[in-house]
Amino acid sequence: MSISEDTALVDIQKTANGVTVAVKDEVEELPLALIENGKKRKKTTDQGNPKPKKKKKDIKVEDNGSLAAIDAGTAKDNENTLGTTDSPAATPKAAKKKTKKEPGLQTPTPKPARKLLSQTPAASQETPSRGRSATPKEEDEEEGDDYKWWEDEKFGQGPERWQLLEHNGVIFPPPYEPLPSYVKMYYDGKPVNLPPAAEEVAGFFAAMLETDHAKNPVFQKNFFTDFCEVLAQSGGCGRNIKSFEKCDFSKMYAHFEKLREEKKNLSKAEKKAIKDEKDAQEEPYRTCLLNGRKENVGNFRVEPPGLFRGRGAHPKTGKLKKRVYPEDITLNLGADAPIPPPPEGHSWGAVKHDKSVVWLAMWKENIADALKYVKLAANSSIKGVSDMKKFETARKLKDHIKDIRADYHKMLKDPIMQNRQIATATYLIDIFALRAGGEKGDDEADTVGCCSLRYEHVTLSPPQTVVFDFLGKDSIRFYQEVEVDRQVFKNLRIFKKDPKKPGDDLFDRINPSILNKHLQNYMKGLSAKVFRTYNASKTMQDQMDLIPNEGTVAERVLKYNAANRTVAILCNHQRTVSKTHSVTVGKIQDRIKEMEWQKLRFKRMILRLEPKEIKKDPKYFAELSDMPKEEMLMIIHAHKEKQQQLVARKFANDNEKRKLENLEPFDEDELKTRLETLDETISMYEKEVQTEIVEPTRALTVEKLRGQVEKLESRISATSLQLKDKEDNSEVSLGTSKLNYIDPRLTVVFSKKFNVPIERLFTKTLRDKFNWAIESTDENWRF
DNA sequence: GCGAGTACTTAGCAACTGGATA
DNA sequence: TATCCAGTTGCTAAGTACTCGC
Repeated sequence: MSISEDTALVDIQKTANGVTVAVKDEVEELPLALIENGKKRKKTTDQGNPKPKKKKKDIKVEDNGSLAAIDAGTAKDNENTLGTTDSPAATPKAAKKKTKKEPGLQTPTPKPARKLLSQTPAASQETPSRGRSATPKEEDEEEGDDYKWWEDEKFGQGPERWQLLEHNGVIFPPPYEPLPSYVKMYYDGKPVNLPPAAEEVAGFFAAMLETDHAKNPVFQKNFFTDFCEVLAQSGGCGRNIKSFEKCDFSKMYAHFEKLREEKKNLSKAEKKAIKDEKDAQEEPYRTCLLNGRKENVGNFRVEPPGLFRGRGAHPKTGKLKKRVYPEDITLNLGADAPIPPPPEGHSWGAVKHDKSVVWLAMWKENIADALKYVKLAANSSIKGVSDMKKFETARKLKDHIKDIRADYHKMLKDPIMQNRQIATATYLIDIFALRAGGEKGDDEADTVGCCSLRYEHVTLSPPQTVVFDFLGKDSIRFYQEVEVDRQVFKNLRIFKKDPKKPGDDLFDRINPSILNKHLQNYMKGLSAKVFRTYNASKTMQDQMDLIPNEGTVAERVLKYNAANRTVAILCNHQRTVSKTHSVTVGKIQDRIKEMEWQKLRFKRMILRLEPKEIKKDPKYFAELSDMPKEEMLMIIHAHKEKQQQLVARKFANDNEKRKLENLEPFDEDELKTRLETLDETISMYEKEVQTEIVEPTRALTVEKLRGQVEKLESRISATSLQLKDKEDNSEVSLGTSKLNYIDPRLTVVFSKKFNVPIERLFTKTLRDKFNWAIESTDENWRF
C-alpha cells in the first residue's frame, strides 16, 4: 500500500516571534524520544524499558513519621511526626501546640464550640450543645428542604463556591487496643510479645490472611518491610524477626474471626444499642451548615490506618497506611465560623477559609503523598450543581460534535504529526470511549489510557482491524477487536513504525493537556472526559428511543437495564464474576424447572378431575408432553435432596427449641419417621411420572387448579427474567454508568413515559443525589 | 512550556442490610 | 421465624483536569 500521503508529515517549530509554522522535518517520523536534541520533551525512558514513565519527584515516605507517635505516644515522637516540612503541622503555630499527653487518639466528645445548625451564625453561639432543639421555624430554615437550588439561576455561579460554612470537623478512628495477652503472632513456632504499635500492624495483616491480597508476594513484602520498621522503632520484641515465611498470623486471624462471629451473634437489641450509640456519636459530624442551610457531609470519618490495598500490580500494595492525627489535618470553614475543638491534647494542622474550594477538611496520606479530602455528600447542593453542569456541558457537545468529527476526520491526514496524533486520539476517545490517559509514575500500577497507549497495546491487522489490549483504570482489562476508519488504521501504523518497539509511546507528540487545549477551541469546558459522558448519555437516549411502550413493569425495568448495560459496555465497566455466580444461576435454573414440573402436575390434576378439559382446550394441555420423563425424575431427585436437608435442619431447630423449653429432645426415630414421610411423597411423584396420573389433593377444583397454574406461570416468567438479567449482568457493572455517566434526567423521562416507579430505577441514594433531575424533568425532555 | 500541586470525578470491592423464601 | 442472598451503601483507590510558579 502506498503511504506517501502519510509520510508527508512535518513537525512544527516556533519562530522567534512565536508564530507556529509547519516545516518539513527530516526526522519527523522518528519517535520524539529518539530525535537527538529534540525540540520536545522526551517522553520515553531508556530504550528497552518496557514502561516509559514520567520521572516523578522522589516520594519519600517518612521513616518514623506519625507511626512513631503511635508507638510511644510521646511528645518527642509526635515532634518527629510533625517535623516534616510538608506537613501542615510543621507550622510553628502547630508545633507549639503539640502536647505531651497522647496515649492514643480519641475523637472528641462532640461538643461544637456553639450549636452548629442554626440559621444565623451569631445566634447560635450561646448553645454549645450537641443536640438539636430547633423551633419549627428554625427547622424549616435549617433543613433547607424547600430550597431548590436548581431553580436558583445564580446558585453555583462565580468563583466563590460558598459564602458561609460551618462544620464540626472530622471523626477519628479509635486508638489501638492491644490484643488479649493470649493472642500472639508466632515466629518460628514460638509466640512473640510484640509492642502495641507492631502488634497493630501485624493485626492488619492477620485480619486479611484469607484474602487474595495477603497471598500476593508484593503485598507480603511491602507489609513485612513496614512491619519490621515499626517493630524496630517501637523497641523490638527480643527476637530477630527477619523472615516473613516464619511469621504465623493464624492465631491472630482466629481471634478476629471469633470477634466477628460474636458480633454477628449479638441479639437484635444489642446490635441496635451499638448502632444507636454510633449514630449519636456521628450525628454532629453528619451535617454542616452551608450558606445557612443544613447539608450532609460525605466522608466525615478520617481513614483508619491499615495496609494499602492497591489494585492490580501496584508496587506499593501492602505498605502501611499510617494513622492520621489532628496535626495532619487542615480544616476549611467560614472565617466567622467557630473552629471545632480538636481531640483533647491535640491541635489542628491548619485552619483555612478558602471559599474557592468545597472541601471541609484535608490531609496528606503517606502512600502516594496525595491529598485526601472530606467533602459534602452526593446529595448536597454543591455536588448537585457540579453534576448538573457536567451533564449540561456534555449536552452542549451535541451542538459541536458534527464539526468536531468532520474536523478530526480531515485532520487524520494532516501533514503535521502532532495534529495527526490529536485527530487519531480524538477519534479513539470519541468512538471507543477511551479515557484521556495521563502519564504515570514507576510507583504506580502500569495502567494506560488513550494518550499513554504503548506499542504493545495495539495490534494491527490489515485492512483495518485493530486489537486493543491493555489495562485501564483500576487495572481493568480493555480488550476489543474492532474495525476502524482506514485513515486511523494508517495512522496507527505510522505511530508504530520502526524504530518504535514495545515499550514506546504510540502518541509521542501529545498528552491529555495538549489534547484538551485543542478541544477547548471548539467549546468552553470541553475536555477528553466530556466525550465519555456525552457518548454514554447519547447512547442511553438512543437505546430508550428503541424501547416500545409495552409489557409489565418488570419487563420495562429489564429493557431499561438492557439500555443501561449497553452504556456500561461502551464505558468498559466490568466487575469480577462473583465466586458464587454459577451456583446461584444453577439454583435459579433448578427453581424454574421445579416450578415447570409443578405446573404440569397441576394440569394433570385438572385432567384427573375433568378429563374432557383436554378436548375443550388442547393448547392449554399441549405442554404436558414437553417434559421428558427422565427430566422429571431428575427434578424429583433434586427436590428430594433439598427436602431432606430441610427436614434435617427443621429437626435440629425443633430440638434446639425444645432444649430451651426444658423439654426432652426428639430422638433419631422422629427424624427417621419424617424422612420416611418424605420418601413416601417422593415415591408418589415417581409413580405419577410413570402412570401420567396425578391425584388431586383435598378439595381442589378445576378453577382453583387453573389459578395455581396461572400463579406458577407468572412466577416462572418473573424468575426467568431475573435469571436473564443476572446472566447478562454477571461481568458488567451497571452502577458506575448510572451514577456518573447517564444523565439522570433520562431515567426520569423513562420513569414518566413508561410508567415505571422511579424507585425501580434509582435506589434511595440515587434518588437523593439526583433529586434535582427528578423534580425538574418532564417526560418530553431529551438529552 | 512544563512539572508539581491541588481539587475534583470516577471506580470497583467489600461490608452491611433488609426483603424473599422455605 | 430464621436464613440466605441480592441489592445497596460506604470506603477509598485511581483517574482527569485545572492552576500556579518557575
